[in-house]
Amino acid sequence: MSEAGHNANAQLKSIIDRVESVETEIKSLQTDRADIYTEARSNGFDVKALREIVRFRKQDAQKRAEHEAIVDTYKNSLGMT
Amino acid sequence: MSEAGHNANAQLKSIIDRVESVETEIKSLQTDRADIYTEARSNGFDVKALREIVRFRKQDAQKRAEHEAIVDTYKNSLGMT
Amino acid sequence: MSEAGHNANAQLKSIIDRVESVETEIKSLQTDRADIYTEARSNGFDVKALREIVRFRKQDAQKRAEHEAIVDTYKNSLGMT
Amino acid sequence: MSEAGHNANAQLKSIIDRVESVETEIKSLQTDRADIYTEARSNGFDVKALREIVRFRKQDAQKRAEHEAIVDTYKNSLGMT
DNA sequence: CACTGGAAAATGCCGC
DNA sequence: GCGGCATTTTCCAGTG
Repeated sequence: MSEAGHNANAQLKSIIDRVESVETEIKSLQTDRADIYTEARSNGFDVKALREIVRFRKQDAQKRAEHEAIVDTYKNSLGMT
Repeated sequence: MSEAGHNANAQLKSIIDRVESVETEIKSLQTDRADIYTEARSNGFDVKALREIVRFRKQDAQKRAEHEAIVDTYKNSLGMT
Repeated sequence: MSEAGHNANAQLKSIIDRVESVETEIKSLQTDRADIYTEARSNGFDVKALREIVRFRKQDAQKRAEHEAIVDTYKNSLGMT
Repeated sequence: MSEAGHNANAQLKSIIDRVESVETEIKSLQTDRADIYTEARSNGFDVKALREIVRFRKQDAQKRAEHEAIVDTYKNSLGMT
């Protein structure tokens, strides 16, 4: 194989390795998060509600208000008071 | 192969066929739903809000109230007023 | 309410109705699938293994599709369109 | 507020903090991955194809694990434990 | 009844 | 910018 071919090959291998390494770390952290929730449940917390809180806090306040406004409009249209 | 073996084999094939047939129908309906949302978007509706309405209506009122109560409790604990 | 408002209102109701109708059908089919598995179990089949077979077959089909996709990707990369 | 209430409150804060901390790390790693792909693209690689390779390798690993699982299932079905 | 694992929903991203 | 697709998250049923 040519030099160029070899280099591309080595580069490719490096890219895949780095991505897979990062993804391994991500998966590990996802497991950590799951563990936190599991521990919380065993301490009497409602995990579904906890997830909702985290989601809520993550949303930008402005966007959130706009979204709520639209949802309310739809609810009113449908008579869901 | 024995009669019993043959029958089990035929039964197995039948089960898999039926399941896959049902799953094909499910997938088709899921596509239909996606199409409805796409059409709604092109008519100026906010799809994310529509999804939330559908989710909301699906939840049992009792469960929904209990869930909201817990979320509110947590929000208060965290000073999220 | 204005004509436009009324129309939007009717459209909204229609969208929600159609989505909910489709979701009812989906749920019904999901129940059908569960019934097939239950019946299979009562005939001595291992449901977990059956599910795995269905999943494998789906993966194989998907893999074939993905193979086609990657071949196309490479063709495009090489200007072989 | 009661001691118990205070403790629950502190626990709640702790849970949310830990989850948000972990999610921050996850997001950072996801950005790292995106950067790797961006760099790869600037080196002439086809990012879509790279993603497919990573996905294939993940599927292969999973398939191997699933194969083991189904073999175990069959062994158990046959009393070969 | 908690926990894993698998199905479905939702979000986000990348192309055109 | 949006439409399609991939990833991620959420939910739920089965299992021990």
